[in-house]
Amino acid sequence: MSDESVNEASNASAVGPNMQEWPTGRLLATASRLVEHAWTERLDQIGLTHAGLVVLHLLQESPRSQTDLARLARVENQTISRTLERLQREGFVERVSDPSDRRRHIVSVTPAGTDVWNSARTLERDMMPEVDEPEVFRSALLAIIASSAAKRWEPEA
Amino acid sequence: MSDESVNEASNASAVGPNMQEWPTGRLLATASRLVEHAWTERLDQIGLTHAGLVVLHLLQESPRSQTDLARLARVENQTISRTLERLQREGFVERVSDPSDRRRHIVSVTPAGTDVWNSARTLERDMMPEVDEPEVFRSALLAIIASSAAKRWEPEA
DNA sequence: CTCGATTAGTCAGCTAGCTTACTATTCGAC
DNA sequence: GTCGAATAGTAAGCTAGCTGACTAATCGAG
Repeated sequence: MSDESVNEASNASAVGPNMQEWPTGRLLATASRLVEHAWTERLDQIGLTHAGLVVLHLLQESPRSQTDLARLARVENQTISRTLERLQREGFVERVSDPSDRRRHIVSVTPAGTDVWNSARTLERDMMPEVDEPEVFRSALLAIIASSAAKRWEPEA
Repeated sequence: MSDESVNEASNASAVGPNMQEWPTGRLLATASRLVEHAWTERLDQIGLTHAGLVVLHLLQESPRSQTDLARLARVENQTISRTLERLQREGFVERVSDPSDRRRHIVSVTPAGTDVWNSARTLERDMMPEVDEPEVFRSALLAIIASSAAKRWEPEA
């Protein structure tokens, strides 16, 4: 009984409910995109992006090289490169080349970067909708990450 | 110089395990990206992308206008526009303008599009890692989508 | 010392989201 | 009939992932 209709009779019921039959991976992608979209609105009020937020978090602990940042954030080198370019342009991080290895750039957070991080750090939690069994949900996400990331980031376990 | 460190204080524990403390939203984004990455490898062997796969799925039922496709896929109009451009270039869909409303383009799947969909439809399920309580996990995702999408797609409930 | 392999980072080019701004068509009020 | 509002779609320009190809610096084997 699929009352999913064609062009002229496009009814309201055609919109929502079918999503319950979507494959899990597609739900995952959709949920992720929508959540990101929600805090993007907040973040760019303070000059940040989602990708930059992750980097600022990682730099709170200590300065790091770009390769380290990429590995910790689970993205590729080139992606970090551009994210840092933006953060630097905004004055949130500094890059200086490592005197002991001139291939490396040591990235550190600036005072302005620390300020903006302090404004943003709670957002990341506040903007996340609540779910019924948060621990089960988080475990599932961690399991997915572990199994999917195995081929790319395993070597440093 | 064997250490991976910048200022010799960065310990090994800084690498992997810390992810367990990541905010849930960031885990969601990371998991989503990694899963997408996994099947991207498979999909482009048959000339498809993740975005195209969703569209082909939606078109299996019946031809639709671009605005309908965008709404059903939970993306904006412009995004669908380019996705369709690619699918058309590959010969997987056709666009004809609606004779009864020449602003509209009716999008329909071609035989080649149906073929490629049949090759790909199982991938979407097979590539998804298993989780402990799939039903809880799916419910959580649906809840997140519902709450996040409210402002953008609610009007047609 | 030299030369090849490895490592850090960048550049170009692709898809996929998004926003803002635009054209073309249709509809509706007058 | 005309003119303004609403709708369908496109275009440009942004961030963010990715791959593949490149430079520069370091390491290491001979």
